[in-house]
Amino acid sequence: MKTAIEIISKTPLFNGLGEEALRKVSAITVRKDYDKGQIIFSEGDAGNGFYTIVSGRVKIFKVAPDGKEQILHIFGHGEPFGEVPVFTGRPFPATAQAIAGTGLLFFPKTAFVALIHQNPSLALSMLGVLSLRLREFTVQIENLSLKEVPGRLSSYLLYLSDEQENPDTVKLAISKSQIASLLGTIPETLSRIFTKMAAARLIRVQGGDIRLLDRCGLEDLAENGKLQ
Amino acid sequence: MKTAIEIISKTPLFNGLGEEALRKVSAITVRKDYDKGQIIFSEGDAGNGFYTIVSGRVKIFKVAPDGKEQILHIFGHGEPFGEVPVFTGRPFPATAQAIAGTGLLFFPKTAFVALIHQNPSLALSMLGVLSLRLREFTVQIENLSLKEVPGRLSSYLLYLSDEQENPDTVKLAISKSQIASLLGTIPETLSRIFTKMAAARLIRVQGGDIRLLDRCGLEDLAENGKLQ
DNA sequence: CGGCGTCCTTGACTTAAGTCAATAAAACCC
DNA sequence: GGGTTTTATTGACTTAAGTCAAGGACGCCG
Repeated sequence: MKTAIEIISKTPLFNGLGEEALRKVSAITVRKDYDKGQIIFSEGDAGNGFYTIVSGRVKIFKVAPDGKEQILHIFGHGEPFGEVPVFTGRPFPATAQAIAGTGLLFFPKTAFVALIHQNPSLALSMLGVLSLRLREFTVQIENLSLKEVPGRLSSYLLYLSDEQENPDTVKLAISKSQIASLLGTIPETLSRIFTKMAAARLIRVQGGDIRLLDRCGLEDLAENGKLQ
Repeated sequence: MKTAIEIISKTPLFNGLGEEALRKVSAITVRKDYDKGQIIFSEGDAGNGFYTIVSGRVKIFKVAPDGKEQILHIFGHGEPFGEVPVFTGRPFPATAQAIAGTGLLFFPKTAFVALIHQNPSLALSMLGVLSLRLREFTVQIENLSLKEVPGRLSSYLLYLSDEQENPDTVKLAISKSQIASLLGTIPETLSRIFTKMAAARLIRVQGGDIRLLDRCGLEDLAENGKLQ
């Protein structure tokens, strides 16, 4: 297992910190490990620190009383999460669950806030992280409110294509029911939309591999939000 | 018109700053005024600073190609907005429009970032503001994805009741079509839901005044997301 | 290799909410 | 105050997406 300082120095949040600052940051961290399926924190819990992901994968989600889930984020290597309670003093607004065996670094609130006082560029990094996340949320709200499911799926596929730097094939890293929950729908509907989009020669579905047959068509659908 | 320092000293974002720091902050501000309906910035514009509201009211929203709007926030006195480009270097993710005659203070990016370097507690304040906004967005996503329109309207009315500190009557400060856009629906649907909720003896609608007849019923509806 | 469980798909049906259109009610403005 | 514009309501209809239920594919483990 790598040391905390090795991990931190490769985490975007701590880019631009000097050797000395990195040492101080790593000194306050606590390593925590979770099995697949384990809950890291629940909506409503008080938070006394935040986390960054060393390995594995974490989903952040809300649940309706009827059990339907809405995924807010899926985070992977290097990404921080659970910061809201650190800066608001209010409880976690959502639940975090490991969706694979996961290693985390935990940053206790008081120690981290003290570091910010000594090191304003750490604050600016964190402001950047939170601002970017606000930006992502505006996109998610736009998708939920202004686009139908085919439009949301198109955006998601194009986003994956960008992320995976592959213009014509994307691999779905999470199960289709998790994708449904991320897109604000249910597995049955998502399955039907995959079929429809394949029939419209926009994509070809082979299990978890999706070929993007008509990027322009997908972009159009993602933009306009409606099929046809 | 009040001086910038008077205004700033009453803005929550700058609470906890000393006399000296307040003077420095106020020194970098620029006063800007907008007429009702005027666009302050548009989605995609580069931002070189953020704003706080001195007087009036601003809506932040996204528009679909077909013209449907989704309101993300409605901000009033003392509230900051437009921070995302300051900390990410990316363009505005949404559009801001004055929905009344509005006076703003503008904080240029570079000067503000310099102030943060001198004054880490300003950074912590800003982190608090952004974190709170993330929290609000998770609620909005939950509402859009997991609740039907009656549930969203109930939450909204209860939220207004809290804000106005009046347990049995709320005043709608914005038009019903703006509320529709805030709740992710259209005026026709909202109008029907008002009628249904009145028929279910949950509320009584008298123009822009809503009497909350059955708080428990409303809470239940807001919680469960479904009528009946 | 075979059986079990999870995930995915498909079909028939229901329903919440959107569309289009017409009217009613407010707000606005000389 | 009357006429104009915006905003709100109501009705008839359409549609996207959810529900319920059944069957199929796939991977996993003994």
